Amino acid sequence: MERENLDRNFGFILNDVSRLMRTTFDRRAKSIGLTRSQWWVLTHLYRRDGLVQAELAEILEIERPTLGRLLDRLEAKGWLRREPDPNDRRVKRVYLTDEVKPAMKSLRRIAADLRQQSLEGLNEKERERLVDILIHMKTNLLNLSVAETSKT
Amino acid sequence: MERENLDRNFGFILNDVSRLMRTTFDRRAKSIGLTRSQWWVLTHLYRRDGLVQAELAEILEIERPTLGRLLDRLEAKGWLRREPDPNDRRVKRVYLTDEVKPAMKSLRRIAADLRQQSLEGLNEKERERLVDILIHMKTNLLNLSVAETSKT
DNA sequence: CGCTTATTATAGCCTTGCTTATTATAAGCT
DNA sequence: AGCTTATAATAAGCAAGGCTATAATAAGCG
Repeated sequence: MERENLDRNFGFILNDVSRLMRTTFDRRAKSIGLTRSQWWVLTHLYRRDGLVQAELAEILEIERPTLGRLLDRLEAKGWLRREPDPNDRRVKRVYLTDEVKPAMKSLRRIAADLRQQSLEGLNEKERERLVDILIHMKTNLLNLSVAETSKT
Repeated sequence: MERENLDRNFGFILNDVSRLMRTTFDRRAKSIGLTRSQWWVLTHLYRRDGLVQAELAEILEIERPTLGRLLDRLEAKGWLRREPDPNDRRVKRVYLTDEVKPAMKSLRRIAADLRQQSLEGLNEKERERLVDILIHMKTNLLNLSVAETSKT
C-alpha cells in the first residue's frame, strides 16, 4: 500500500538538516566574510598547502568548475593565491595567504559550537551511531553513482 | 585537545549524503523533465491543490522567492497553473494540470527505489533510529534559527 | 618526430538556496 | 474615510551545486 508519510520522509528531513546546518553556519560566519563551503576549502589547504586544483576538487568531492569558482571568490578576497606549476604549465597550485590562520580559529569555534548545538540531547552512543549510519549510506550512494555514471 | 577528524566530520558527511541523494534522484528523473525539488512541490500540491503560494512556501520550508521561481519553471513546462484569488487580489493560487498524475507514479517509484538503495544494509531499527535522530537535530537547529533571526 | 589521446583549468548555462527591495493590495485603527 | 501597518508576489543579486564545451598543454606511441 506504500502509505507515504511526508513528515517522516527521511530524504527530505536529511535535506532540511543539511540545509539548516549550512545556513546557520553561514549566518554566524558572515562577519568574517566566509561561507561554510569556503571554510571547508581553506581547512583542507591548511593541512596541505600547494595542492593542484584537480586534486583539491577530488578531495572535496566537488566538480572542478565548482571549485574553480570557489577559488575565484577566495582569491578575490585575498585568502589564497593561485600559482603556476613550474613543471606542468596546465597546472595551478593553490597557496593560502597569511590572513587565513587567525580566521581559522574563529571558524573552527563556529563549527564546533554548531556541531555541539545540533547534537544537543543526543548521547555519545547515538552520535556514533549516526555517523556510522551516514557513512554507510554514503557508501551505498557512491556505489550507485559510480555504477550509473561510468563513462565506458 | 579537540582532535578534528576530517573524515568523520558529520556536518560534511551529512552534506555529502544529502547531495548524493539529490543528484542521484535528479539524474534518474531527468528523462521525465523534473528535479527533486520540483517533484516535492508537485507532491504537496497533489495532496492539497489550490494552495496560496505563501502557504505552500511555508509547508515546504523554503523562502517565497525560491518557491516563486520553482513555480515559474513548473508553469512554463505545463505542470501547473497560477490563478488569481477572487477574494484577495494579492494572492495567486496554484493548481496542478492533468499532465501531473501519470508522471507522479514514476517519480514515486524513483523516490522509493532511491530510499531503499540508500538504506541498503541497515535494519528496520537503525532506520527508525536515524529518522528519530534527524528529527531531533532538526528541532535543535530550528530553535537556533528562530532564536538568532527573530526580527524584534 | 609527429599524431592522437588525456588532462588541467575555465567559460557558460541551468537549478535552487538565500537576502533585500519593490509593488500591489488588504487590514486595522483613529 | 484616510493613514499606517502588514502581507503576497516578484525582481534583482549572490553563492554553490551540477553539466558540457573549449583551449592549452602533456603524455603516449607508431
